[in-house]
Amino acid sequence: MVISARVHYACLAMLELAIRSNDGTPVAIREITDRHGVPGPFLVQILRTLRALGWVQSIRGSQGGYRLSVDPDTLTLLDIAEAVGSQEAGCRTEAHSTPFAEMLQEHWDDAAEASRQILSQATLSDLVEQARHGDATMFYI
Amino acid sequence: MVISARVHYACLAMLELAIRSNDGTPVAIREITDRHGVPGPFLVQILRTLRALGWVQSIRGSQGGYRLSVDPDTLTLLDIAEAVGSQEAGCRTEAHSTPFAEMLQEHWDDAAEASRQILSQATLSDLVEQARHGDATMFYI
DNA sequence: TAGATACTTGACTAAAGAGATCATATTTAT
DNA sequence: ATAAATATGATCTCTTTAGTCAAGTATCTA
Repeated sequence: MVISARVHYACLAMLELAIRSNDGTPVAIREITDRHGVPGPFLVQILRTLRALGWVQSIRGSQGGYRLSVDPDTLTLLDIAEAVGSQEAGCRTEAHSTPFAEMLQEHWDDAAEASRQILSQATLSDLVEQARHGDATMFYI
Repeated sequence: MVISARVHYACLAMLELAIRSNDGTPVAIREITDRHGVPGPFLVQILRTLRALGWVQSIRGSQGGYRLSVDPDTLTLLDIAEAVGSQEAGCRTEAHSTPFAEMLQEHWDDAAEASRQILSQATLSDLVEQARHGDATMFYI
């Protein structure tokens, strides 16, 4: 599980939308880029992906912006990372498939799974809650 | 923890050397590339790194090759991965350091740590043992 | 209805890293 | 001597990632 800037930005955007999903007004891209320093055009790309997934909704025109269109309880960091991240191509290699290689592969898979397990435990709601309480530590020991 | 071909090859080589550390004759690069399909010149590069770490010893000249020069009980997959892998640069990003960002970063770190934890439990000896018994499953549940 | 605001789309570029190769030099057993 | 190996440093190509740009479309507000 490699966390690229893309994934990081996507999560920031989703968090920003989640924490402001109560007030009815949509959040403009500009607000997100201003607050988090994410390059604007890049964020546009990412939001496009998120919209295709049905996780955000866009409102065009003046006073437009984006709105969360998914239950923040049901979405985890893992979901976001896997959706906008790279295709997990599995390192391109020329090697044969020997017993050694397969044995190693199992360990690589186990390690990756452990990461996924951690990320699958943090929902958007959890993070919003965590942020609201300004409590950055003491979380999922 | 991203497992590149480089890391995979390094582990294959170390395993090969470990499993043959009993017979006194060194193992030639050629033998490893033949058995595992690892590109020769690339493996040379990797073995250079491993030698610099003091984990393997090289014997030049005819009948030369490589020999393990470390206790296979003390070396884990994590050690190898961190030694020959990329510099864990942490995704290059333009973003500010906001509370959100820091919160996320903790989760990324937790996920990475979980991977490392898994890989730190498999020593070279364990893998050699596993390979000798042809037992690819049932390992560190 | 004009203008400002904001999203839409698709193509594009630059830089970094990964994977792999090569030529040449050096060492050593036989 | 010669064949068999490793040593070294440079280089190369391809893919991915990060980020950009321009032209277009929709919508609110005055």
